Amino acid sequence: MASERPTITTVAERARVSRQTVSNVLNAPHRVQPETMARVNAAISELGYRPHRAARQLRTHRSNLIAMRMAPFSEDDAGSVLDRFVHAVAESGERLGFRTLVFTATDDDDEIAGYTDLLNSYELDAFVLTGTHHRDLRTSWLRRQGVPFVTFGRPWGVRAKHWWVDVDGKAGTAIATERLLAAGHRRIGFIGWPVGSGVGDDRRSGWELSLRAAGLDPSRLVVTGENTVAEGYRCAVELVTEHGAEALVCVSDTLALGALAMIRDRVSRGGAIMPVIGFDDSPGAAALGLTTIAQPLREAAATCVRLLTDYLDNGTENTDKANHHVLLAPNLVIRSSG
Amino acid sequence: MASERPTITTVAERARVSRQTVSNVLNAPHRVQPETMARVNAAISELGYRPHRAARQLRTHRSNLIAMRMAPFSEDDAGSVLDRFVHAVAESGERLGFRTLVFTATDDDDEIAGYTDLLNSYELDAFVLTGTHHRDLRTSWLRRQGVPFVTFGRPWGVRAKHWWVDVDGKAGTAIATERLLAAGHRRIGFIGWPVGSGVGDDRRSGWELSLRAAGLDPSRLVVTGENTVAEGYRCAVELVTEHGAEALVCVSDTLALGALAMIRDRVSRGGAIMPVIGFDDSPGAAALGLTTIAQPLREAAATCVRLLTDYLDNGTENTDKANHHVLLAPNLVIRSSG
DNA sequence: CGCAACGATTTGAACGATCAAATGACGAAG
DNA sequence: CTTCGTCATTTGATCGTTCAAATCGTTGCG
Repeated sequence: MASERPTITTVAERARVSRQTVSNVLNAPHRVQPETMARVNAAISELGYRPHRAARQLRTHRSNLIAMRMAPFSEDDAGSVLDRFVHAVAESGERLGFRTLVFTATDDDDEIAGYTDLLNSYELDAFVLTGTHHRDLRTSWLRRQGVPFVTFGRPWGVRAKHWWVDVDGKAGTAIATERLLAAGHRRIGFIGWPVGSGVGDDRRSGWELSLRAAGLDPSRLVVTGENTVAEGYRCAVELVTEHGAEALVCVSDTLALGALAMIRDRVSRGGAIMPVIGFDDSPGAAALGLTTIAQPLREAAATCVRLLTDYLDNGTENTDKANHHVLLAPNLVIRSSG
Repeated sequence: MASERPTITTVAERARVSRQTVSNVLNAPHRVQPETMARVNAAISELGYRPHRAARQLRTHRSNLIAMRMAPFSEDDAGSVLDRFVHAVAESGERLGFRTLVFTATDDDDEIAGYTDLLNSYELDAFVLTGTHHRDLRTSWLRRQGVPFVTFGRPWGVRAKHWWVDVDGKAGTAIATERLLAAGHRRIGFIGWPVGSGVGDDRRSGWELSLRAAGLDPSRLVVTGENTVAEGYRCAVELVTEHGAEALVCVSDTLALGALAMIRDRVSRGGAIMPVIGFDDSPGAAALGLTTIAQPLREAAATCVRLLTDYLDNGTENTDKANHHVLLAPNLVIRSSG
């Protein structure tokens, strides 16, 4: 029933040319004459020919595959952001002829072991890394091996030696803070993560700078906690009752949801309504009407893929540094909470 | 510095055997003598040899790749369940030597176009499908092409012709309902989706049967709405104020979160506390303390992968039907809401 | 007219593995 | 002692593609 899969030779015979000419039509069109090309293209579509990636890969050592580690199962919302990011990378990759392969790992060492296998066995073209952190073993290993990669997230701590795309957390919290300032609030509190995480510190600085720019003193208006809803509740209590905060900006939606719960409890006991703004636009935020700062994930993914193709086509030479460190602006999603 | 990538021939020379013997060590160990095998294995590990998948694939027509479509971006929590499922499939696949490739599509037709490319160009071994629905074009297309696949989700409507794994939604809502019955509640309401969706109807039936089994009348205790938080709120109002419900089981976490918000508002106005149970164990549920029915995603994924390897190894013949339709039991995650 | 240069196309070899068939060694059976 | 079968191993061919070099036909120019 289903005839044999057409190969480049089948197409060549049908178009009355040689294998190589068909190959040229596909890979070096400028070398073939228009009329020949037309004949070949006709044969290709009549037969429904698609080049066989494995055969091509065997010769060229390019797989047209990029790989990403999927974030481990986690209770918090951050996982969902990364999952959406994987989706976006797959989508952008397809547009440029790449497929996306996902793999799992429990920690950095495990992830590096995964790279080894993927590189040796599958000849992956490139990697997209997420969740960069201080002293990241992965990036230094990949650099040493000369493997093309881009990170979604800046290299925290050391100076940027590799290509990256990130979202400007500082700008995000600044926008949020300014919205609250514009609404007339003065004592705007910040619920953050413990000092020392690159992302957390960055996000906090946006809030802090905005307050200072407005001539306000941020000290005593920041409380930190681990990334759980319960901690968010606790931090909110502390900020509101002890330090008199009258609006809240949070480093994450998880903490913000805790804060929101605290405010709503308080309202139900006759307290004043108080705005709360989160960060990440997680599903939970949408569900509960939390105003939050959304990362432009599709754009981030598209940029990552663009950088990778640049890298693969031109190598690391002859590059214009500025274009390989991309900081994207987040945007505020306004819902009922603020 | 980095020496050439070792090939099967390099290994063969080092172990003083032929290519084919090395190949046999890897693919048909019973054919080689223990001492030869030891020598070959030593050479393999000394050189760090890994077989080249593309070369192998060119000969065998097996890619050791499975593909899954990623669910489109969506605001609701269902997306997050499927993303976690992708993760789990990748994880189980790795254990059996498969890598997982993800792709995107906007609808069934688009997804089928994706299959064509993946099959022709990449020679994918198999597919995992999610989100089965009535009149699913994808499954019939794949069957017609003779492509191995497994669905996560039963074939709704028509009789099961293909292999599937699913979670027993009916059992899930039954457990939830029985828990509420055991706590002494009688008027247990159900917030569902409009009739006609396989999943929704199935989940509803669990609640309904449990009520009947307890000698209670479920009529007038079910209200349906689209899958949004606002609708959940509305349905809860209707069930509680108009039909006197005193506990709620919901078809999804999204609806349950709306119901939970309604109950909490009510409590703050002096109303009675009332249990609410959701479905899916989404991140939002964890964040807000919603008791919910969790799907055993890792187990479901592992089963899908197992079925696929069965299929690939033994074909569709000589099969014992019962084992190829797997219904897994969900479990209740108890949190503060019920 | 002869020869170099060029463009379009074809031919031979190679990528790294597996399959199918051939070879060699060894014992058992006739 | 020959023959045959079996087991372990080797050799030759092949998968579908691209690279590198060869071929063929035109054109340009001294």
